[in-house]
Amino acid sequence: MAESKSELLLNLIKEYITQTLPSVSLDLVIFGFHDGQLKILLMRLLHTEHWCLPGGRIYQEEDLEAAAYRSLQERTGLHELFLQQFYTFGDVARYRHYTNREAIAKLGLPDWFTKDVNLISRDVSVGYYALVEFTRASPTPDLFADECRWWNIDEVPTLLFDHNRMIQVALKTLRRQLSYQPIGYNLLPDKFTMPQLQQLYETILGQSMDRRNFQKRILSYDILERLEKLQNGKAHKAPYLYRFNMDQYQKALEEERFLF
Amino acid sequence: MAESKSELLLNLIKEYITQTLPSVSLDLVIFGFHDGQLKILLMRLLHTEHWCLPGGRIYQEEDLEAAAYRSLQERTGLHELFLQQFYTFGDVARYRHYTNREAIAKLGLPDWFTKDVNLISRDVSVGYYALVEFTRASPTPDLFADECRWWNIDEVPTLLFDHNRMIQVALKTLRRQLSYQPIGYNLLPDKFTMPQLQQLYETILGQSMDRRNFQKRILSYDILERLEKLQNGKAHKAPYLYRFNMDQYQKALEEERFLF
DNA sequence: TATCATTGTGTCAATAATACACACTGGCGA
DNA sequence: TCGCCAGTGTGTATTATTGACACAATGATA
Repeated sequence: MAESKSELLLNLIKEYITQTLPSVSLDLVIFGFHDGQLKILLMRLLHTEHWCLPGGRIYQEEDLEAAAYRSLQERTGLHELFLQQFYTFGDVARYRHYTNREAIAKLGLPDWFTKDVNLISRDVSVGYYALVEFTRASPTPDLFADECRWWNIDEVPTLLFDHNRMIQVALKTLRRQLSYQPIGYNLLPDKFTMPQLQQLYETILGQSMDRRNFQKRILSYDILERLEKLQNGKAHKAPYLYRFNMDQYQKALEEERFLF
Repeated sequence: MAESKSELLLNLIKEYITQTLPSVSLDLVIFGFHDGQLKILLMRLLHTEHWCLPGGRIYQEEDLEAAAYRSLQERTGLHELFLQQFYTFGDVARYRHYTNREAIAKLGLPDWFTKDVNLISRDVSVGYYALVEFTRASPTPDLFADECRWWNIDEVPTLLFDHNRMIQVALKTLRRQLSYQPIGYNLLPDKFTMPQLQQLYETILGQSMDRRNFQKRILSYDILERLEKLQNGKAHKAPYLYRFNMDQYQKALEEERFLF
């Protein structure tokens, strides 16, 4: 019994060698927040007018998460950010259905490349989303892109591949995450006002909330420290500034007991 | 400017070709429920005493999710099951730290295999968990395993690779999922009693609940149909049987408004 | 026919979520 | 300089949700 199994095994191994497994890469949905708008970092593919999400490869000796952090830093110049894996996309059709092959052709690559090397061959992509303080990021295109810039989330054009769907899934995950974890650090400046924080929540969740109830709720979680009043020269009462108490914030992150 | 970028690009491509990307596979955490115990399907590696999670490969022309369903069916004989991707594991060290290389050596493979072919080389693994009706499943080992059977979740031994951690993450995800989606179909027989359903919830969540409140809550979601009373010959009042109303159940799954 | 294990069911208290209004500040323009 | 306006700060009453809790009914068994 064991012998015939071993033979089968060897055959399987041969098949395994000749027919390689799909390889894996990653894509980034980088969220920023500015002017009451949720924004996403997109890249314009070299020599084309086609936009897509920034991606990344994983080196042979590199942890998956490290590769995501590295790619994120390469695109934004920032590190120590909130980064979260949200889904792994592995439909064969995610290229066939979504790709614009003419766009790829326009990349100006030698013919043998697109045909043989299969830069765009089937692979599986791990999706990460990141929260980034808009004003601190410096969007930087990679070698496959001409341009890298922020887009308002409701103005995102049709993207290459399955990247529009990726954004949808990332946003859904972000919204759910918001219901059991605090979010805001990395999306806001160090010091911020309560209305700013509320606007962030409203923007992410896509609904407005009562000012008083929002404040009561957030303060009850004990993750904020109230600072001096902001002197902003605006024609109204000066709001208080707050900042996150990182000890409490971290604790809340780990406990996952933050209900919204 | 564009020229130098193209040169850089070509160099990158050469590097890309020579240094292949990590490949991807999948692992399954298959949950079953029996006798008030949550169980997991494990395999014993060929010619060893080492246990691990069932895994699977993804064919070049196969969707990731289809590969997971196929692998699940190969292990349990069942299809149309609840299957959910939960996390993708990509630490380089997940083999180095966790593997028992002697165990691999005992597989009885030719020397060149373990050295050159790198069956156990670094790869990224997509984790799926499944919910399976214990009594309907027929655990079946694959070619790499001698044995495949259920283990109580609190008796799972130290597994190969990072598979213990995978189980932890799967369980955590399952518990969270329970809080915004109904679960039970696929883990229970078609008809079941309220105490059975409650026991399932208590087992998964690891805490006991008040009988009356549990019933009130579950019934309020309108996903159950009450049937005739069970005639079981037990020395007590006969409980009602229930079954899931699949229309409502599906609706609840999609709405994700099931709060526990 | 008494006992025991198990089931079915309702009410009340506590807690959490929601709705809601008025007073204060500070710049600006009449 | 005075009223106005936009934007802020704060508390309470109402409603909905959650959690605690006890006793009667069933049906086999001794």
